[in-house]
Amino acid sequence: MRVSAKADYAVRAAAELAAAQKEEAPVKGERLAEAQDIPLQFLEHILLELKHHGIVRARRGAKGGYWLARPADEVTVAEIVRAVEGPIAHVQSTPPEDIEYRGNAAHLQEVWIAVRASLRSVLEEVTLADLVSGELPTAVGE
Amino acid sequence: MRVSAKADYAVRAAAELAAAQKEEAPVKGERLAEAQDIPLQFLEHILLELKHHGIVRARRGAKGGYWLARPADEVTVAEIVRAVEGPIAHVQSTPPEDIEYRGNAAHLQEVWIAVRASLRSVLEEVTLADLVSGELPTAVGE
DNA sequence: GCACTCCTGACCAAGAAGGTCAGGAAAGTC
DNA sequence: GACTTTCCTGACCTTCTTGGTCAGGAGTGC
Repeated sequence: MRVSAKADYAVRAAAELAAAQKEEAPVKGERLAEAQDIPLQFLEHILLELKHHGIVRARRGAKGGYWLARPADEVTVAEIVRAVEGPIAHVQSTPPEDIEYRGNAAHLQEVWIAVRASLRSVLEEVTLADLVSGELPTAVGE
Repeated sequence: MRVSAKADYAVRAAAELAAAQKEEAPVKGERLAEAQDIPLQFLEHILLELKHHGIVRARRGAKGGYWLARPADEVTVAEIVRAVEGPIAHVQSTPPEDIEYRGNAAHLQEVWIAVRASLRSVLEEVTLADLVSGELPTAVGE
């Protein structure tokens, strides 16, 4: 029920990439690390995971760096969290709909499913573009 | 962003206690463990934590056992999760309002706070009485 | 050929997760 | 008072996760 450093770092780095999207040039890992105060080598691993999940692209060498694979308003925070932390709101590492509850706890399944739905209602709605502009969806405001 | 076995077990055991609240006698740990298929010795540790948080009471000896410290409709799932897992939706082990975000991630704080709020909107609303009866609050339904 | 930057895997220390084990301390029973 | 029952507590254990670091390899551009 907590947000890991990795997920936090990933979203922060992605926000920087979103903001840099208008410039045509890729952003170096080192610049991302400095902008968000993240250990560089750790960040590189995170960016690699984001790349494997098709969220980020990269090029090596001089003039190399990272950039978003899609427009910032098409990438949600949920995607990024899932890329580095795995599925959201699993119970004992299995999805809540696969668990069989007995006795007086029978309805607990519905509660965990509701938990997941409520998390999604925030994370799936906020895009990187929203995050950078600060104009979060109204549903998130309350 | 996941629910631990401990939290799941704790809520399930508490649901059994809620259902047994009409009987005046305490419920033995062994009966709880069997009803919910939880390893007994592990469950005892969990029940002890719930006791320390004032959610459960216990008596030793023959005729001993556990019972809820308060009526089932005054105990929320959030309380139980917090008792065994600690604060809900912390980021890197600190509350989201204490983190300072820089640069283009400045508004990320609001997102994490919204995440916590949405979790609470489910967990704080569902009581053990709701859970046992299966009549979850309407806000949880969607 | 060289510098630059990403890519990858190995490693590592500390802590959490998910338990088990052994014994002690209250409460009730005979 | 002895005995049983049940909770109480701390120590321990194995495996996995977290949050990194280190060293080197592989593209890319000049």
